[in-house]
Amino acid sequence: MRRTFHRAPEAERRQELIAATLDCISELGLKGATVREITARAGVTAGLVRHYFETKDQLIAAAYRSLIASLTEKAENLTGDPESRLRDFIVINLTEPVANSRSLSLWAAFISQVGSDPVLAAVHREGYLAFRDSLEGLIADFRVLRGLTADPGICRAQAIAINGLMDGLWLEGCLAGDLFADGELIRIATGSVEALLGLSLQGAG
Amino acid sequence: MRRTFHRAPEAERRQELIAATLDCISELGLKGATVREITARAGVTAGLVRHYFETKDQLIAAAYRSLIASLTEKAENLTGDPESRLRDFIVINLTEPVANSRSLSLWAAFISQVGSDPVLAAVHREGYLAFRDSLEGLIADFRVLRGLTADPGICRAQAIAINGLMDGLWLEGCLAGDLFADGELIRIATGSVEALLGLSLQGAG
DNA sequence: GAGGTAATTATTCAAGTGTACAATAAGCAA
DNA sequence: TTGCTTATTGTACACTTGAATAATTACCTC
Repeated sequence: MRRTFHRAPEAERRQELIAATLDCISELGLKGATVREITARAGVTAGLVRHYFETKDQLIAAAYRSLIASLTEKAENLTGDPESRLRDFIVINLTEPVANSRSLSLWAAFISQVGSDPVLAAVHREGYLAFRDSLEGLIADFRVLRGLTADPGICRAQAIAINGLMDGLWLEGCLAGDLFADGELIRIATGSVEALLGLSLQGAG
Repeated sequence: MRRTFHRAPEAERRQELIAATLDCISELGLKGATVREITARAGVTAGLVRHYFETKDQLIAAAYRSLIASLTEKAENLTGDPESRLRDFIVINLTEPVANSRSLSLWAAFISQVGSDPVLAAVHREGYLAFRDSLEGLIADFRVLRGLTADPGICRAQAIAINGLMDGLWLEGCLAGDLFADGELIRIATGSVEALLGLSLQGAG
């Protein structure tokens, strides 16, 4: 007797498959994300993948797009004045759900393939540049607020430095969050961004 | 007729297998590092892996140890006064062979497994803490040289921030080195480290 | 040179891989 | 209810995987 099943709406089932894929990758790595393991976690059988994705690689690429969106959407939709946006930017990127070991595992798994997989490389660069551009705009706005020039060369250099700092602290936090006291990373990040900008962030720490 | 072969010294053949493993991982990812592909690149047949390593996983772990050593040994054997050591630290970590897309692919492939593989996790944390401790010592030395206190709390916070900054800039350089002009990352890093330390690095660009 | 040791090859095996495809049943429309 | 569409299942296939093992040959010692 064949097992009973539920017919799900297309968008919903696609999303379930993508979520199961990310679960597999974070727990078992890319090589553990087999069609059988993915579909088992999604509660369906292996054949169904081909109904929603032309190939397994396309499912993987869709999962990467989904991950990038979840890691960047909060930081790209900030509201308020430039100063509070900058403070929120720091906090969001160094606290859950952006900063945890699962995010790092996923991010690293895909990054390791970006150099050799053109499809993933395209997905990556698109998301990366958008992220850095939004940070550069944020810095320019903040400088203007404090009466400084928004000189493109300066903004670019500061965006590169602060982007690097935030990436690195995010890494440290994900890899060994237990080595830091509560709020320590955010305090260090805030002080460092102030030092790099040469400006103080009122209301911080 | 059986193919001719060369009997290599144990250390040499082990090293060849490890090198071939890293090549596979950097070009094809962890899932592309199969026993057959690795041994083909090393110029031997698949069965030989079992003669040098009890299991494939042990070969992978050995490759990870080798990678960490190649990424950190130069920065941990600096000589000279604290200031030139700090400048060398910046340059070494942002130029070849530490900073290139191959290093990043390899590093990311292993990092993605650190969360789920206890053996790799141990290898990782050992290397990471040694690296950060040496940076913290370097910062303390430099502060003393400039007549400042070597207060542990301050040194720790500055080490975390500078470690994060360097990690992040290394990442950016590896991922998209073509987006930066010659020496741009080093200039940004030097200026940022000065800002974070509140001290200037004489003789720096 | 001769003989022994063990590094290396070649072959085999069971388990797991992505994909193709026919069979089936869930849900909708009438 | 009846019939239709198609989402989903179950099975099969060709191929790859890591590992085990027997057969061979390179190299060292004497």
